[in-house]
Amino acid sequence: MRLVKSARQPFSLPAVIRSHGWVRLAPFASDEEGNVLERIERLESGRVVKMRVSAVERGVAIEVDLPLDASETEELSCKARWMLGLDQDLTPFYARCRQEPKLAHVERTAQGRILRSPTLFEDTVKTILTTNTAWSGTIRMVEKLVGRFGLPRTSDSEDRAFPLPDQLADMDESTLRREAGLGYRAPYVLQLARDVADGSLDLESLKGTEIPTTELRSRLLAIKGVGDYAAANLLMILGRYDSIPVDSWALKMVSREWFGGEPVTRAQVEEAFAHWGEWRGLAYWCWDWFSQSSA
DNA sequence: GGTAGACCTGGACGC
DNA sequence: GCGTCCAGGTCTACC
Repeated sequence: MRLVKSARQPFSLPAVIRSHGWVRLAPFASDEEGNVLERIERLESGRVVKMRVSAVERGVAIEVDLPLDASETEELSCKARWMLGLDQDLTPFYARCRQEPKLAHVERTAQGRILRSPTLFEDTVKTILTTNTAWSGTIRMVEKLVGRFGLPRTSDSEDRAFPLPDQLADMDESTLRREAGLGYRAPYVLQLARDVADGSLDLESLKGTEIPTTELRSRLLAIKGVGDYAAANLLMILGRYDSIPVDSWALKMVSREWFGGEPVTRAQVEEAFAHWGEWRGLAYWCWDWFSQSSA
């Protein structure tokens, strides 16, 4: 089965796929060139499908390995629109980028969209698993989490979807520590899964909310395991770009760019992009750290 | 509000 | 092969 979806222009599927490392986290996958996105997805009907997204003129084509009924088709379309940000309008950001040599490439290459998981639950779990570990550790933890607890596509398939909150909520902490290698993060993921599963935390409602960013940030920070960096990362995913996910890499890049390699603080990273206002997180995200031209 | 130490794992390094 | 050290954010206790 094949669906075709249009995207607000400018749009580049490879730019979304390469927007950050999410594509390397199961159940996402891509081809070597980063031009095609694959994902194992569990639908509300209970069926698990393999989707393959490729670029077509002014949008994307989504191929699914099974025929879908009308509601499944609608569900998959909605998920694809969210994951790829097909409706996102970055016109004001692009207008500002034209004035900044270090961001001159952004509009031409249609950068700015960030690959997202279909649910904020999945993105929150993955964000927690990026903290206090090397990227290779994040990949390993997510692989184990999906490989051990995800729903298989078929009974004899190794392809698995991301575990649902209620699946993880039924686990015990020591199983998550041991079998998924989550270490001290296991109680955070478990509590998150249980709160989402029992309805006390409605993460999905945050996707379209119009509450102020400061309030949204407070709600994210109330999740155990989510600190300043993780909250800023999730705000970016939610399309709120007025904070910067400051990690060790950000400190290093800003130090090199403006402080001659001297150690910098989190506040100095924020300050370096303060004039970008509501776009500061995206300006940081898309910044060309490696060209010689001065900002 | 700021700071120190603990948390857990894998990789790098020295022996 | 083994032991030690370090990097990576967040939480908690304490000042």
